[in-house]
Amino acid sequence: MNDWERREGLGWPEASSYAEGHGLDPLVATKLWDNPCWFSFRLNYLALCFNGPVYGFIQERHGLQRPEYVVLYSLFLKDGVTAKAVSESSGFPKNTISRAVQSLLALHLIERRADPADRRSFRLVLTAAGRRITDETLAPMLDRERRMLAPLSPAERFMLAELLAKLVVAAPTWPDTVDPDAVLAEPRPSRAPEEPS
Amino acid sequence: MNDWERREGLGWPEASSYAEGHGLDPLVATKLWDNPCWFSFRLNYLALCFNGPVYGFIQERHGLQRPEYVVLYSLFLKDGVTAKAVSESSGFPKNTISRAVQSLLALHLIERRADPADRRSFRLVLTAAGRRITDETLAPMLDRERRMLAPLSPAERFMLAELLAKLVVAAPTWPDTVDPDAVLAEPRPSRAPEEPS
DNA sequence: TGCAATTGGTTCCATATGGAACTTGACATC
DNA sequence: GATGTCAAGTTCCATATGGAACCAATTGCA
Repeated sequence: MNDWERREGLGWPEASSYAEGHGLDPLVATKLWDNPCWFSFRLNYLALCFNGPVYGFIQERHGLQRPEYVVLYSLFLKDGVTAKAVSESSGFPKNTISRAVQSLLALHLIERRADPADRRSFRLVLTAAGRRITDETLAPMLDRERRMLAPLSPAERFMLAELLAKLVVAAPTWPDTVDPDAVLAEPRPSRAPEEPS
Repeated sequence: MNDWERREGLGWPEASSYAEGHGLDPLVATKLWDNPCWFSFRLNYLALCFNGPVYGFIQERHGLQRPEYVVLYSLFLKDGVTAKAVSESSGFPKNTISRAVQSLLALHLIERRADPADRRSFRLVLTAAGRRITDETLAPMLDRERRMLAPLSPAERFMLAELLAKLVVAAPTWPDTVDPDAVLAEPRPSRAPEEPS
């Protein structure tokens, strides 16, 4: 437990010494327990543990790029959606999604229909071949998640799901740029913000 | 609440209809509440909300690439660490880290000392200039995290930190590849796994 | 009705990225 | 003390990526 974590109201009894004897890389341990930005590290690290294996698998099994599969999976969840929506919901820039859409069209994994309401945009839909791929990859992906979440009890998993969802819901209210003039600790330790009902 | 979430033991009372009236993109809402892979989506989405603004800021303020800053920040947390360690703890491939190290050396933001124990590897250390940059960027980064975590109560933040840490600690036990033959639902709904004491 | 501002999607292009091969040093085994 | 295997870092190169400019359709507004 160091300065930063005290300041953030966190802290870990075992400190970094935990690393040894648990197969945990020492620098990972530091980034985990001795890191003022604990949240973003844990987030990125875990995301990576999912993305690497999963997209690697999809790549070698189906020859699809990550943005391509992102489009496919988005349609799997919600057919008839536009490229713009996929871009915004996935964080990939729109030209990358556009390119992915082109590939998928060429591979006949998706089709697109003109949107009668707006002649600029297209509603994207899965073909049978496209759906076959999402169907086939779903089980391995779910399995990966299940393995990753295995150390948590069902109640803990539920709690985690809730907490993360609460953050995603709040995301639209976040500024899309960082405050360059932020200061380290607020002048007075402000009271904990109330939960907005 | 759909098939998948029921199967996973999750589910959300409000369903996707929540999207409207909360400024939440409908496809985001679907990926949030109607997505068998709820975990990886939430993870990636939130990670993005941090990385985009933060690394964008660092890029334009200090002209540093993301891998470069990752090295810098790693040294900020733990001086004298090797390139290999940075690579493994950050998930960037080692050649990318190698390149980042070269840039940083050229910019005199880090130095490296021969490791007496192993003449192949180098211990990387921050220079004063390097430390100045990490010091200057820390506040905006922390501020970003604070804003992102603002919707949670202190107790919830603590809970979230604990849950994510538990997962990171378990990461070394995960297979580094996905199971291509995984099946969708286990034959019988297996009992919830006990918490390993 | 006409003009400016915006938006969905594409194209262009410079470059950041990561796989694979390579170099040099460590280490095990005989 | 030679020899084969492995590990840290670097180099090479093909390509995936994203910013910026662009096109066409839409919307807002006077």
